[in-house]
Amino acid sequence: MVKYQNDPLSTTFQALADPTRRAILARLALGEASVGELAEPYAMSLPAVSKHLKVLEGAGLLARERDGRVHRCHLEPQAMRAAADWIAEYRRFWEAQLDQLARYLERGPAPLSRIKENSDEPGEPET
Amino acid sequence: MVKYQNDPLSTTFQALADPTRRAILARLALGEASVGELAEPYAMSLPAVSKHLKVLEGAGLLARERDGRVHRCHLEPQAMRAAADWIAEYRRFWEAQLDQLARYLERGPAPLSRIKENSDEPGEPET
DNA sequence: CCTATATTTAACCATATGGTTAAATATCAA
DNA sequence: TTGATATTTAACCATATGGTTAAATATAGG
Repeated sequence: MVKYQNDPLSTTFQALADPTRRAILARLALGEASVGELAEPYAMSLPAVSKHLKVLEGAGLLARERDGRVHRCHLEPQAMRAAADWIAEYRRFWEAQLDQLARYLERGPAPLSRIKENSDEPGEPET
Repeated sequence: MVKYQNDPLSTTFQALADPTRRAILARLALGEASVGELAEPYAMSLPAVSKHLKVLEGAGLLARERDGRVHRCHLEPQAMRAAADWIAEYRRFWEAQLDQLARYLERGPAPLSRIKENSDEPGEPET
């Protein structure tokens, strides 16, 4: 019954599944920042942000160098690439389905239902 | 204090943050399948899989058509694209950092430490 | 109508998550 | 040393998550 969420990809996606954390990553894409700087835009407490940072760090998305008492955080690209790669692996499949959808919207419902030639279905706008 | 995890992107990443669910998506990339067929490879109970499917459905990654008593599930590409797009948006940033890393590994630690010319660091294999 | 099959719902449980406040730790600077 | 600043740790809380088993629902087919 015990949950054991250990594989790196799960951990990475989990880390990305929070808007605050994604915003932090977005901020970090502009350049490194201290914990305080990262926390500043948010209503939540510093410890809350600290936890978010630990999650990102645990997922390998972020690393830090301590410079005296200030921790400078920066993006760590590898984990993000792993996530991107997973999605990319299935890209052709869902891409194909998007194409089908596009064709559907373009030509109207399914060739097969076309057999009955004069269907009373409402016409699609010809975008 | 109430958690309210509502934005679609968070929901999608959350859905991807589980190996069983990712495996289900992978299976579905090969073609549509019934709930029973999807559940078959796993040790867990049918209700557990049913819940996973509901999560994927809620994230917009999967849709189903009921065909009598059997629910045929298929990939729903749009949400996946949204996730891919989010990652892609930052691609150039972490790509840049990967380049830095690559250069680092290729040329040995930092130009600045190069000043001392004959370092005793072990040489990198010349891949 | 009866029964088997496909799937979901309900109730429950343990652990994880995301937040809080208060206290601890470490460093800077006077 | 003393105090301010940067950050984490600890303890706590409510809700979410991922699983279970047992029961409910819906359809298929003799």
